[in-house]
Amino acid sequence: MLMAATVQSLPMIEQDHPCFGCAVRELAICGSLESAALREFKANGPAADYEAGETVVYEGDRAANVYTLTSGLLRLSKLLPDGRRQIAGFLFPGDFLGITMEEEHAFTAEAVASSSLCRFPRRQFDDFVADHPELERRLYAVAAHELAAARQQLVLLGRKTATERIASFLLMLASRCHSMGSSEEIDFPMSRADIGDYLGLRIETVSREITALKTGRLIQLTGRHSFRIVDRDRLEQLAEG
Amino acid sequence: MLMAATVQSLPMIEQDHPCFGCAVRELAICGSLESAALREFKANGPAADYEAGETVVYEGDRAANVYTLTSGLLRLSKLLPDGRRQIAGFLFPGDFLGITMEEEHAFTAEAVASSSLCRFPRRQFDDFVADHPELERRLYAVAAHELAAARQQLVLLGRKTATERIASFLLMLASRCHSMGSSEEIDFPMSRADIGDYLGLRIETVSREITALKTGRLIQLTGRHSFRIVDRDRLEQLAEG
DNA sequence: CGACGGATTGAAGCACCTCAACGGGAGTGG
DNA sequence: CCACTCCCGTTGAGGTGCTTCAATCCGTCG
Repeated sequence: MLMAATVQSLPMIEQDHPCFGCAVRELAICGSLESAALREFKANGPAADYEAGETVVYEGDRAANVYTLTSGLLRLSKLLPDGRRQIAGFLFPGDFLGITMEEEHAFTAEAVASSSLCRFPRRQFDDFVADHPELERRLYAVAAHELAAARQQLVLLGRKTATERIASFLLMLASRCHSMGSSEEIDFPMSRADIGDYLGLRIETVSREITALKTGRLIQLTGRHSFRIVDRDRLEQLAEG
Repeated sequence: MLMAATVQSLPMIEQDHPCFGCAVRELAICGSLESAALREFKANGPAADYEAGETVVYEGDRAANVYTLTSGLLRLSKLLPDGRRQIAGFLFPGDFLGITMEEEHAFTAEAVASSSLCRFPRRQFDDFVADHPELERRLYAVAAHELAAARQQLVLLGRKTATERIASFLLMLASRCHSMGSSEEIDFPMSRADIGDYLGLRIETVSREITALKTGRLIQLTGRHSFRIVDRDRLEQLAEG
């Protein structure tokens, strides 16, 4: 019954629809479009694939395209002149890349793992959005959500300790990569360097803090890029300071 | 001629219009509405005044209203359980308060200096926006801009040194409080504590760094809450690392 | 005048960084 | 199959930039 309700809330599409079978349709902005409009939309957005490490857009590039991530993981980052790097966020499947009214991308987007995207020419995308208020609405909701997330990250970077940052990060992973479930195994493809650049820490500190959480039996490491939450309560307590 | 062009780009309003003489109309989202729509809009948004230190909205409050700041200065902040505070941003005249699709405000908004706002019931505001695509567009632009600013602040908090943070902050003040002009005096009403909580530093560090910039002849302190940029080039160099 | 709050200055401590060595899994080549 | 290398992650020891604690200064207000 619950599942039926979920499905019911989505516009139905046909088996021959180009978006039929898309795993992230309901998550992505596409989810706000009904079948015919979605078909027209998708006609402008062919797939584009990137291997881990490849760059999707460079900071400073003209923002000629916008994207929807269908699978994989991207990082949004910025480099200071001397090489210091800050990752402003990760994009998960269903996330939208290209929230801006500026001419240029403000951040570099790179594939952390091999990723697939739907790529839309910005011009056509804008025109299409102008004709579809429901899409405009959805875009605003996405922007508002991203803004809240970025501001939450400001609290982490400005005021939390290394331990609190790592705990917050692991909980974020748990909520984004998974459908809850307390003791499930959580995979994350990003390196310790990526984690450090996201949390404003050095890789050595990331490593030490993760080890400490493992030693304290808050988490269990099931691999270098996967873990299990053992004591969610204590982890949440830690994360909030 | 230049002025005429600027005025021309704005929808004209009449002398008896409730928004006639509003100093921030062109800056605020209101700037996207033509006279009649703006009149209808303003009918739902009476003025509300707050003294320095008063709270406009509390984190966790139901988001029953949205606001446009017409004068003064607000801070958006969040408190950790043990009292640590992070300021996510400042709102200047013309800025919009209430970018969210959530039911509750994620941040507390307080007046740094005595401030005036136009207050709109959220429900009516949403309805009005739904009827005015140009306003929806403008809201999206505002959200995208705020998102870019927040992400830029992530770089500052995650990777910049205390000196670089202060330099960046002073330049931000210069660009937001003023119409450029190199050696103008810049006033800022926020306390050292506010600055520290915005930059992820303690007030002692803020004080020391400001003193250092003064000693190094990069800036000149003209009062406890005002300064002048002496060497903008070096200040910008510092700010970028 | 004294008291108060915000800002500055000084001295000592510590959380995280830096530098350096080591470990372990994946790929390669014999 | 083992030997080798490379890359990434872990661990250790020492350094440092910012914090913490504390005293002083200064403008405002009663």
